[in-house]
Amino acid sequence: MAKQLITPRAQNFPQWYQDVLSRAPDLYDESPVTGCITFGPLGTAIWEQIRNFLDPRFRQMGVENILLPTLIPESFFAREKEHVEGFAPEAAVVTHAGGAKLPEPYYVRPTSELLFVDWYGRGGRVQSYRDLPLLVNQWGSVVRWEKRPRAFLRTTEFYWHEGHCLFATEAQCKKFTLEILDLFAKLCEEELAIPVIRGEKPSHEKFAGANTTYTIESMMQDGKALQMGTSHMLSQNFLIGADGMPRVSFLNEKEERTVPYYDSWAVSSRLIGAAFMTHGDDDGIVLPPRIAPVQCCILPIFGSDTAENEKIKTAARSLAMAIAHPSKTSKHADLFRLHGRADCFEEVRGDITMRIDLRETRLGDKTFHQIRSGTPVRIELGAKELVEGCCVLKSRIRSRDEAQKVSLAQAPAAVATMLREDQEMLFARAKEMRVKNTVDATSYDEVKAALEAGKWALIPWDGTPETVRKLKAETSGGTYRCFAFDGKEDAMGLQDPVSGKPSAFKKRVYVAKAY
RNA sequence: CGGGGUGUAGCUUAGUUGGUAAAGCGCCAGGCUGGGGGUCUGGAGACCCAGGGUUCGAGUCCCUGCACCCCGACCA
Repeated sequence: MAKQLITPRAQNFPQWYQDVLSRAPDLYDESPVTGCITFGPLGTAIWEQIRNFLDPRFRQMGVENILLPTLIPESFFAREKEHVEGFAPEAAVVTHAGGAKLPEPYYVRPTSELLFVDWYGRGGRVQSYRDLPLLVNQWGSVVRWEKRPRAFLRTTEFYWHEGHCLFATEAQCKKFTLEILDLFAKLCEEELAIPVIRGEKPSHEKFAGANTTYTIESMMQDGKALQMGTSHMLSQNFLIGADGMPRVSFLNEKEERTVPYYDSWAVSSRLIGAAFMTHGDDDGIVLPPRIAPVQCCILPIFGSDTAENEKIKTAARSLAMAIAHPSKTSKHADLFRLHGRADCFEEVRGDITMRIDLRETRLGDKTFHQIRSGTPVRIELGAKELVEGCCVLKSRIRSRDEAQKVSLAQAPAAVATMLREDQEMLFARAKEMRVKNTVDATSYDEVKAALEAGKWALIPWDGTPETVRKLKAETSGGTYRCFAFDGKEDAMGLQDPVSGKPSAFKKRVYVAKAY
């Protein structure tokens, strides 16, 4: 039967990626705009999960949200040479509005440093050291006219947040910049179950305009590296104009006029694609339990006896409520019905978000629907279970032989346990993948072999741009990812295997092909 | 932006030497069913990516666009 098949990962990874995304119900659609996708209900819900994790934590760190315009006057770019070189080629520009040509074009924001700096300077917001730190963030989207879009991973318009903060001292700025990177790493590792390397970008890979870029990097299932998020030390860049005059300054405790230190940091909707590339299998996407918008779906099994079916429905509903609200302390939300074609789905949001698939189709249909959706746990509940007062639990990531039959009373605890264990299993599996596929290479042949085989290599580097170009050219796209924070400082005196010259750094650098 | 490829129903595709379209899945109605995409019957659904050309006649041949995919260069 010409079922909608998925190309196996081993056969063609990019095609597999396309396939699993398009087979996931309600995840996304192509859009009428080049390089842009529409986030469907599922894709949007995943992004909201990410946002729901980060936003309250930003707040706890003292960061407040603001909203700046989508458009930036062209002249703002003109005065930041390095910045404009970085972004002008990929900027979308608005030249007409209100039925006439604009006197000055506007850029659709590719990032908002220039608007944040403008805002800092307004209303006497920053006059004294007492006004600092100034911690703000914006949730929104940006547009970058990238040459090669991939759904979620790199789209022309993408969703993100951008935090932009000012500090009185460089030390405070650096501390905060790193704290944010830790939060990003926590999001990736604990919520998305994606292990990351925390580190510092080599200078040629850093954000144009940053003094230092800190990064978290992870390995996808094909061995390619993906930059998961960045936190930049901008220092005093952007804050001092081309004329040497500060755009923002304050009086410190010693009554000296001082320019603050600036950082910016972001993660984007790319993380959604990263989760698919990290955890997906040949059956479809796999959502880590803690980020899954629906963690468990009950699949009632109906027969031809209408009265019996009603009993099963009733049991499914009370089971969903019991699992969603395992304790009295959880907020007692009620079941609600989804609209349209999803009319046969009911959902309840509590400690665990539950869904019930009440469609009168076969179990196989319902099962595949949830497999393709990446839902972590399924519960089968039919006439047999009703008699025994039990249900059957199945995990998205375990073989079907590992189905667990549990009593209805034990189900809430069993589901919670399964979700927790699966979350850990996904993380462990991804971490093992990275560890297995990272090599300490001492010869150039080893480096080339590693990159050819889709692995990462950890090597001493002479720090020259020639070597960067050489590696890239001779390994079909090897790039310098980062110096890991926890990397051993054993590189001094060692030889760069690519150039044969001595290492310029204490630490070795990760090289890998990358998205 | 370079190199390669593909555009036919919601999806996957067939369409011979040019004669205005076919199937599977999905969808709708119903029957038998029901524990990992079951089955039977009946139905709805496509101006064959767009615009030019050649021709009595173009899904099919030619040109030009556009979109998407793959491989590069650029990037969260």
